Amino acid sequence: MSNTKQDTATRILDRALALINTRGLMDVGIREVAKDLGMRPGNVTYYFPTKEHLVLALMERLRSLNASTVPTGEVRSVKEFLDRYRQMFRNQTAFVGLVVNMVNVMRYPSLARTYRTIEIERMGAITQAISELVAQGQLKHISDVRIARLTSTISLVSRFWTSEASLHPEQKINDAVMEHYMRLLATALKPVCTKAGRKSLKEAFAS
Amino acid sequence: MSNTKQDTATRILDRALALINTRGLMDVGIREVAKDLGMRPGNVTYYFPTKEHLVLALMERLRSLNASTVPTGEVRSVKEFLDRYRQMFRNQTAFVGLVVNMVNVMRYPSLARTYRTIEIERMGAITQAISELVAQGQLKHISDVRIARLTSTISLVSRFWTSEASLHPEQKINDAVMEHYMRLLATALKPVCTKAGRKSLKEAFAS
DNA sequence: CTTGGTATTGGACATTGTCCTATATCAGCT
DNA sequence: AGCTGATATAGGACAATGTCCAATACCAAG
Repeated sequence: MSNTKQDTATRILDRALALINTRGLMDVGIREVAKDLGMRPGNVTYYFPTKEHLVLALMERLRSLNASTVPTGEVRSVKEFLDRYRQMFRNQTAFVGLVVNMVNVMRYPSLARTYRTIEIERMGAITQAISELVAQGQLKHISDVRIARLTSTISLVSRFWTSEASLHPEQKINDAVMEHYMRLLATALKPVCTKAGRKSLKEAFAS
Repeated sequence: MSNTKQDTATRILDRALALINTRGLMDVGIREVAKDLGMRPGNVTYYFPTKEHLVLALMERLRSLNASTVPTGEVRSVKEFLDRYRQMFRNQTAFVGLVVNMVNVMRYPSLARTYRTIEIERMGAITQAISELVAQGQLKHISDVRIARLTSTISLVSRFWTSEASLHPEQKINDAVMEHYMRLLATALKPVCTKAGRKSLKEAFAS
């Protein structure tokens, strides 16, 4: 074989993600991933010494996917803001097996450590975006307390919508479900929108 | 010993809940619970054949706690509505080890089956409460779609606030944190409140 | 004081994550 | 070509876990 280390590691991650997305993080073992790839469990641990390393690598993939697909820089309109979240939502569906289980993923010490800072930045980014939208005349001037609450709501919805959806197993996660939770974000924003903001918000849902 | 079956089963549940609340569902094993009670693991499985049975019993406890502490019947004001949720929030903190991990709890087939119906009732109860508040002149008349979205937001926040809080490990879950998430519920309600509704909402937070 | 059900022990089993040593494979050098 | 060192894979071990089962202890009723 001409498999380089990179190749095999990638194949392991691909297969592991696919299995985790269908069967769930807790029900997918190293042995199952290995078997599916026609290799021995010991070989998987050669590339990823522990399951924690594997999950960490997958989360890094999600982070990198977000970095490459979600625009950064100043947010100029409510539509832009929501479009960024729509892209993040899409990315989350590709890693749904991990994202639904965020609470357990974060129990891995290395992930908790790594994402402690990311977490703070995440909240900070939302708060900043809201400030920018206020400056742009898209949102009304509101108190810091209300900004904090809006931030918290957006954070909670955007992080746990897949978990909530997973509790209604009769409906698979698809674009319609995703749009439903996008609407919840919009609903949270709407009361603090200016007239211009409301117009932009409407455009975010013009199919 | 004069331990009856009921006694020992209760002691097992008490200990298991305490351990799960501090160390998390996935990190607490039958052996640990048994050891803490000075008995053998096999004896725990005598009362609860599988971990699933144990978790099922604990969830039944939570359900029963809610049944005995959260008023039922028609909701007459926004304050009443929020007070019910405040009580549910309190109850959730007593079972936080399970509630933060709802996604995994529901992976147990028997729990998924049992709570499928409870889940539907839960959503239905929120929707009905909103209708009642509209009838009471506490909330504005809003479309079914908006009712559905409000229901979804309330459901999501009230189910996953502990999970969100657990991702900020620097702050332990306490009354202040609980009130923060209560405020998120209130913020979701406020835009659809009538004048009377807003007054009642304010009373819900008068310490 | 026997008896029958309840409670508890002690140990087995399969499965899991992890680890370690031996072997295979292959690229680069002479 | 043949050696060599690093990389890759196999094979099997280990401890811990959930689960199960047979043997024993206990205890209340007859």
